[in-house]
Amino acid sequence: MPLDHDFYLRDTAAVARDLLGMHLVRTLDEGLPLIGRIVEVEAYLGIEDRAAHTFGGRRTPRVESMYLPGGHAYVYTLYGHHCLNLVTRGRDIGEAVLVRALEPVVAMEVMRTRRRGRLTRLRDADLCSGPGKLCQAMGITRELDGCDVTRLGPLYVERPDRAASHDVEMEVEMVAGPRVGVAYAGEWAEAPLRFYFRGNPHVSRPRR
DNA sequence: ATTTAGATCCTCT
DNA sequence: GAGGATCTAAATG
Repeated sequence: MPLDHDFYLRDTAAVARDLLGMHLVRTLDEGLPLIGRIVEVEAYLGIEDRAAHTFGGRRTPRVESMYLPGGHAYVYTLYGHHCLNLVTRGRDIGEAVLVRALEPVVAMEVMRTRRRGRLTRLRDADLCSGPGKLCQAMGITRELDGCDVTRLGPLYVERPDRAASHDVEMEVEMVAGPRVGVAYAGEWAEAPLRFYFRGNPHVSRPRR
């Protein structure tokens, strides 16, 4: 069952942390659902956060879905790629969590064929190790912008069963650090709003 | 109508 | 680690 609205209607950094280890499920018209385990996220804190698209209360057509209530998707395009966010808190707040990396769990070979680039040399850990890459691999486009991820639809998030959640069970260390690619955001660039599993090879940057 | 900037990716040193 | 590819929304004239 998908995580319900209550999960998302909370402090954004807390939602971000709690998303680590959850399964992102993408159902397509054909074939099995694609499933990836969330291993890296970033929190974007709305109108006060210089790095957020909603900074200063900016309200353009592109960011409109970021003002939806928690539990909706905000998908935007950047440099010809797509990026997936999960909206948090209440309607008109404008906060969200960027999903930055997944560990493939189900239908990895389908993900591989969806990825462009040098496919023959693509390692498993390169399939979903970045916000644009995971959208390529999972077939996430602007068609999914604004979609309700708390329903059993084309895209949702669920808690894995006990057997699959061994990192959390085994207390793999969860790390917080500065967000990626937001150097323009002044003091906000350094805020520890990026969360990931230490040592996980599917995270988008070299671990340490 | 044109320019700019950006929550990126890939290939090559 | 650097540089180019690539695309669009938003800002600017």
